[in-house]
Amino acid sequence: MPELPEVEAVARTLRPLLCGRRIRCAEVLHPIVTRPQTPALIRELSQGQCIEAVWRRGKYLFLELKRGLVEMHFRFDGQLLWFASARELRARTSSAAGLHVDVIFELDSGVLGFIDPRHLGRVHVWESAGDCAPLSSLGIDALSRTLTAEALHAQISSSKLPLKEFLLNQKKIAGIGNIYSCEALWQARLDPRRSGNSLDHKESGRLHKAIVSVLKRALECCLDPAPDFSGPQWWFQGPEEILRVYQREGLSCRRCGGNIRRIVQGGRSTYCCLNCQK
DNA sequence: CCTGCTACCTGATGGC
DNA sequence: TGCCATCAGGTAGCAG
Repeated sequence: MPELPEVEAVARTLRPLLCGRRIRCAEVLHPIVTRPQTPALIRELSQGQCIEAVWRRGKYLFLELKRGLVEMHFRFDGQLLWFASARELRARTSSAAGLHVDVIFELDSGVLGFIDPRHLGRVHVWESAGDCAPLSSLGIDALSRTLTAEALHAQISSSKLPLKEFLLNQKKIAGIGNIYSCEALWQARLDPRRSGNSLDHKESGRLHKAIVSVLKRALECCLDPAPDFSGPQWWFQGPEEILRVYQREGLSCRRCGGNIRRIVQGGRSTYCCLNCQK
């Protein structure tokens, strides 16, 4: 379920653990998460290689190898776990311990496990960043300095999409998911149903400010406490406290006291206060 | 090219 | 208690 702030926190925390390490062995236990790539391809492109950098674009996490890269996407339930050794991993993932690991990267020191009981998350390998199709289709990263108020206005004012669907579209702006799109629209006091091209400069400026502040605040929460990759329960503790509308259907708006509603847009739940979001 | 719909998966939850 | 329908913080692939 991670959006940009969660993945960014993972990238920053993982970086010192992984950079400079060599992938001694890559093992795919559930090939469904690497589809359509085969376990053999994963091994071939990653085994024996040094991890030179760890970075994020949108909600994707990348391990940059000496040659090529590993791409991970967590979708709803994917997570990473860190084990001190292969022995610890086996103990924790035995049928009794019950941890469900899909892909294992055994390093020269430590073991990284990709887990996803629902198998919607993905792990892929590429010979170069240019081969990674999802990466090249992403829009401007939501926390990139190049996403200025002007850049957002140019994009949004040329889109007929409802604001909520615009924000969820990774080809427009990358990294925002259902939670933080609801939060940003609430903070900007904008009705999620309005179309992008109906915003004037003042309104898109408010939305820009709201996006940046919501994501930065969430990132701070995600970094303190930082993920420790020790168990499947670490990922969503912090940010829940900062939510202003998400999942508050029927409760009163923290700004105007109006009734928070849940509406459906593009098949997803949108939470909003139609009294003060205009 | 864009847009809208569906498939992909499994586990948790709530109504009856 | 059991059963079934619904829902979940996302994206790719397809048809039109």
